[in-house]
Amino acid sequence: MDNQEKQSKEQQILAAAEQEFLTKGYDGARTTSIAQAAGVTHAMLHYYFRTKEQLFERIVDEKFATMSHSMFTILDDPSLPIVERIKGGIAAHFDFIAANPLLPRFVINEIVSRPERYEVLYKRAGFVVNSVYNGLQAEIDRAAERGEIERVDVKMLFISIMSLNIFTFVAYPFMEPIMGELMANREQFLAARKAENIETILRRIKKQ
Amino acid sequence: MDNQEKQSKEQQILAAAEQEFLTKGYDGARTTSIAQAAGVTHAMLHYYFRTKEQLFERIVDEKFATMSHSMFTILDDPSLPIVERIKGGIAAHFDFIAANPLLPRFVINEIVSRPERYEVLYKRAGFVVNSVYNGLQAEIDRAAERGEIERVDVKMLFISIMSLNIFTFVAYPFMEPIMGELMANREQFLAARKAENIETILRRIKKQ
DNA sequence: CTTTGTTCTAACAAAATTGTTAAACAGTAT
DNA sequence: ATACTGTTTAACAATTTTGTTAGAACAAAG
Repeated sequence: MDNQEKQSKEQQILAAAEQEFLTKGYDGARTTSIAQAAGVTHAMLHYYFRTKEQLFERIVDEKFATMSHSMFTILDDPSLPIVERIKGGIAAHFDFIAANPLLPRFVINEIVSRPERYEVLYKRAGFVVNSVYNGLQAEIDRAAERGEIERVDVKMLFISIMSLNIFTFVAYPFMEPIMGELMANREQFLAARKAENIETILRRIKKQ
Repeated sequence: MDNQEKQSKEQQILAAAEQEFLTKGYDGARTTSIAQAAGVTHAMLHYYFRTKEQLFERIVDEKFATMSHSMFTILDDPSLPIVERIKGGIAAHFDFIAANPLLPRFVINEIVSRPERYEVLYKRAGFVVNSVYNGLQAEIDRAAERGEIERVDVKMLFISIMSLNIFTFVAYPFMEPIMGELMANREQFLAARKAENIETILRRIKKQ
């Protein structure tokens, strides 16, 4: 058996499936279309992954892990002073989403259309997030007492950061055609948008 | 012919279709399921709307109009001073999305999955948005020259406002389970979130 | 060269989903 | 009453999509 070839077929199918599922969602994806894009017969797809459902789960598992990882990039380097840390965290998160622009919409759509499925996953995530945020809240509170920044709710701050960073990519296809020159050059716009998001959040925590 | 009854059947189907399409999207929606939810046979659905496609278009047309309308609520009352106007605009937009929480995700998903379809619609929207924003940009520039606010790009500001307001609802099902007590009471959270969004934007334009 | 296990193909099967039609039905006007 | 109109039902048809299977082709090992 040629291990290279076998690997490659499976990988080809997975790559095609990822593209199809991320853009069209589970319902819109077609196993025949995935097989075609991967350059194999649709019987092969079933041979390797048995069902559409199982193939989908392979993608979902990876994407949920990636999404969850992306949220922790907001925490960034704990050794830096708080303002620098937040600044770096926003930038890191922005870059992460820029590298995975289809991810948030996919994850959100999944959770909306089949919430039951992810309940277990979520119970755990809740605990982790809570403990991590408690630590950061304490750090922010100390900085606020020293008068370095405004006292803010760290969860609210995180929602704002995620809103600003994620929405840029989720709504990109929606806004690009109506925003004219501002979004004409994607690279340029994303750089400007990243700076704008950082500025917006830093002003939010700035002591006045 | 009983006009009341006829109206009501059509309305029942439309209402059920709206619910189904907004939550599941075109691909996930089933005509039989819509018919069942509306309390009619699926043949009736075809009698009134011929095809799934045509029924969907009825919903899409209305929803796109609503979405476009929602974006103009950000402009709010032109007679107010600029800061008050922006404040009111954010609040109005937030309330609008709160009343139509499924709208943005639906519209964005549609545009991502079938961009060709909305190209024409968009050419026009681009012009309108551009001229409206130019007017507001001039007003902001004047206020900045008077030293009332910071000079900002109005399109960037709009993207930030939409990000903060819309993401709250798009990602609600995603964040609710991991945010603990903060989001335990929906009403309370939304009120806090609205205030937070306004505060964030006002600080962004505040002269320092 | 035969055996063995895996990969692959082509044809088929099953199910789900959308769409159609003929006929029954109800109300209204002639 | 009769003919006419739009509405409704039930059964059916067509298509799409997913999933299965028998066996061919192939590579590796004895």
